[in-house]
Amino acid sequence: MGRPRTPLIDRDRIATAALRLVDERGEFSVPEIARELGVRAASLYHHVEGRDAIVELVRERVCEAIDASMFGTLPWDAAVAAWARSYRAAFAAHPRAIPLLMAAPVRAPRVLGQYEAAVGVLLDAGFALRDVMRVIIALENLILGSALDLAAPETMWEPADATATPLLARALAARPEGRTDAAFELTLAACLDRFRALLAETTGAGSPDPAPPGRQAS
Amino acid sequence: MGRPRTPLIDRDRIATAALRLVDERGEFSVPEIARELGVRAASLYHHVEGRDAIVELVRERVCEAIDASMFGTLPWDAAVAAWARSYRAAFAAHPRAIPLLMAAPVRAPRVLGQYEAAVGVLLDAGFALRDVMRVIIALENLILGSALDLAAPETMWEPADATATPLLARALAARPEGRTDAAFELTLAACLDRFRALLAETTGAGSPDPAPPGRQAS
DNA sequence: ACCTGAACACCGTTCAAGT
DNA sequence: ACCTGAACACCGTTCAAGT
Repeated sequence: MGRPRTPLIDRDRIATAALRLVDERGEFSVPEIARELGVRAASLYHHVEGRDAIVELVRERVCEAIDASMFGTLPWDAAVAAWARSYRAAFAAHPRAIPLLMAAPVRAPRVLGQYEAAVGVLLDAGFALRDVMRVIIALENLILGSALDLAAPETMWEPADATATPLLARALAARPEGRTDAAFELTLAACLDRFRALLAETTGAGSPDPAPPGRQAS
Repeated sequence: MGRPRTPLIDRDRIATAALRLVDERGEFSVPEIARELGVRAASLYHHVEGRDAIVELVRERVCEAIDASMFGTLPWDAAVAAWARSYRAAFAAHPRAIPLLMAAPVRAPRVLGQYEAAVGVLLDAGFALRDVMRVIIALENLILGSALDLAAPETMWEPADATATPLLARALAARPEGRTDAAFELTLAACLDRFRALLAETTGAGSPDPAPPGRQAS
């Protein structure tokens, strides 16, 4: 066949096909994507560096929906809360992507940029450098766990014999339908309280480090 | 070769080999396990039902270290806290197994049995059936997230170009070495406070459901 | 009952050959 | 530059053949 006059595929179409496969089946393979695009598997390697790069394209697609514009405009705690809600909504829209994305380290530049902004806001607010990742990771745990809980609970437990675990079976059956926002908000509020206390300790009680807080500290 | 006088392999040895591979490489394949055991891949299918069953063997191995004996002896909150600590320690010992196990639904009977005991304790304490899984899932998020954080942080972010995200790079570098126990304990305490408040609402304010709390409620 | 080799339908990836 | 077919080293799984 040789080179077509206009390229048959591009990174955008690859990302779209991969995300659709993940949404529908929970996973993707390179040949499956190729099939969806009417092309051979080998063709994809002219546009992406390999399977892992496609995972990062999926991550970028899912995370595109996260609004990070509040960093720098809202106070740190309101910004972090708004970011967490938007983050959660983005993942809740693609619950089957969560295990896929959690198993691979974040490399997508645009997503790393969001974490960069979050780190900046927390440093500016006065958090100690050593506490920043802990705060972010705590939020991430809440967000991803809650997104999984919200949209794909049945993927977490699968008793082959429900009679062996009757209480678990009843508890699973009794879970409210989709309304877990209240629980998320409660936990988020608890986390923010904890973060505020951590910040008060850092900025209030003098630290052994004489450098002032903020992102200019060396 | 035909049947050996005494079986060359068994489920126990398969589980051991699989867990060692996961600990060392982060994943396993059926042929790799077979190679470790000096046997052909096809032989494994005489002992396990397939790859997914091996994942469940790994889950059982990791979770064997979880102490669930406090259910039924300690008050619910102390029991849940002790369970969470033991659970976290078990996963922290095999951090690379966490993504593998989170991607597959829990089917291992012994592990399901632990959840069954936890559900029973919470119901006996007076929690509403509809709240029980939320409590357990919240704990699980805390436990697994914290275990990942404790033992495998470098697998979560991997900036190709650290200069593009200088603040993130500094925050990652500034994380304390292994001492995340204090953060875990703080979050666990916050969760327990929230659970106690939930319980007070349930048992204090009369519910529309006339049935008494506890596991006998239909 | 349990191990084996051969086979099947799949992977991810590379590469020379075509335009 | 971009698609292709062929090839490579791998998967997970099945199964008849052996003891």
